[in-house]
Amino acid sequence: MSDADFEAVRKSTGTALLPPDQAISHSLSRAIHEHKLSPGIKLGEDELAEVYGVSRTVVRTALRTLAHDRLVEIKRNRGAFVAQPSPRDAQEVFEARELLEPRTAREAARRASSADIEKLLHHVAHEHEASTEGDRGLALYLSGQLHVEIAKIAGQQTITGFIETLIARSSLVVALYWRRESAICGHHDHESLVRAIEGHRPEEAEALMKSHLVDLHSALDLSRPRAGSGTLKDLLTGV
Amino acid sequence: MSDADFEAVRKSTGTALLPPDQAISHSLSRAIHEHKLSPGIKLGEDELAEVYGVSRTVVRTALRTLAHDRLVEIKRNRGAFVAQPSPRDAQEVFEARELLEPRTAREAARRASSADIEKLLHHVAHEHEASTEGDRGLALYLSGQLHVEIAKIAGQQTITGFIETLIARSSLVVALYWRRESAICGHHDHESLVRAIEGHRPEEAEALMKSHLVDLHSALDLSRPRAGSGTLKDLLTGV
DNA sequence: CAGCACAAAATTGTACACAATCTGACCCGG
DNA sequence: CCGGGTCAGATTGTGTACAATTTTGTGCTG
Repeated sequence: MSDADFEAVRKSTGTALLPPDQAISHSLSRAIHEHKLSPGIKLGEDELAEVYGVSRTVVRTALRTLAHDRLVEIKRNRGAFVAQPSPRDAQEVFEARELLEPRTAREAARRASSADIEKLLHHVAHEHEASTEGDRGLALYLSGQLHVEIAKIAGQQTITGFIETLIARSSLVVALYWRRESAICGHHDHESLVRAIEGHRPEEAEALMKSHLVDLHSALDLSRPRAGSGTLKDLLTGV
Repeated sequence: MSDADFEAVRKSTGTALLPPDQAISHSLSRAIHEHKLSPGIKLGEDELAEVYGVSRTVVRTALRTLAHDRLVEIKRNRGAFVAQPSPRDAQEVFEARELLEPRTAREAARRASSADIEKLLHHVAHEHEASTEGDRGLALYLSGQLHVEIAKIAGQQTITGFIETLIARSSLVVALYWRRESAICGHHDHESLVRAIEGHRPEEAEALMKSHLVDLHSALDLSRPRAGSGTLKDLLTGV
């Protein structure tokens, strides 16, 4: 009966089948992952409402969702801003990843099905492709998502959820504290890691993940707190 | 000028000085901790709006917050319900706790200041008092909060956040899968744990935390999935 | 010209109203 | 007697209007 109308609604909504507020939070989240939105940028409600063609109500719930994941910071009566993790936050995020992810990689290597492996290989290929084509944003996004995929394979949904938020925050950390411009994220690391999972070698996967994270961590420069707390500094330091 | 009105509003809101939606989510969260709200109960928006004396708008944001912490489940166009973790969820929650908390306890034992220890001792005393007075709800709440306090002392805010959500979910797990009615949570365990922290014995604190969690975990009966998915079963099983 | 006070604009917070959707009961035909 | 369909009631989803707060701009005063 109402299937036709339903279809029409789905098309008009745009992204289809998922609630509008989730569509928006995903869109913003991805934009942050891709470094299209820099830390500190203000996310005005009216502005976003117009962009996405919905009312402020929906935008607000999306912003609250992102705030809960620490991707944006909501200051009462002042608005929502893309979060600026402090050096300490950055440190903690990577410490937490170093605690959770190696174990996850090990478990993934134990449990990975052929379908899982297929997906990982495809993912790495896609990532490599994006990188060589110069789509830095997409490459960054996929680089993070690989870690999420591995966590999913390990089968612990709860911990996977934690890792997802850590990876999201990591993209902010990278935006603020990354030292060298080139060599975004060792493709070689990812490749050998996936290969260890493919070969069902848990110990190796765990070790590779650990060293991979330590490498990333050591590539950060946490000495200079580019994220003060106000907007002044950002403008003065030139972003 | 409007200070008088402001004060009136603050008093009517009850908890004062924190945003109304947070006050509500905290209130609901605590009610869940204290097992005053059982898993599966429907949290109607109009109902809550009237109870707290605010509009549905505010209630909705509070419910979204709780949903993000997996304390309530929001079913689209159907409403918000206190979550019913599946046996698998329960398993995962405790596995995650066994991974995170022992390490946290060790770090807490290393870093605890005298003020921290003071607070822990006071906390344990309060917990014991509530327990002997028969205030099961308060005892449950404090029992969980002790774990949070220990995590805070360890100084890793990010991981503390994870633990907070895990503890909240644990209270739901306990409500659904707890086997024996008596012996809520070994006070002896908590006491010796705090003493190990007080004496700055990291290894012992870690071991005690680990065994404490294993004990709790083993006191669950995950065989019978009391949490189907619908409201039917609940009514039939009587709750 | 600097500093402060006040006022206007812009933005967020909350309440309310309407639209969309789900639930349950009732009715009717098989 | 049972199953399907339709309609009414209730509940959630979204848009909009208004209130509160912050910010910015202006003008006065020392």
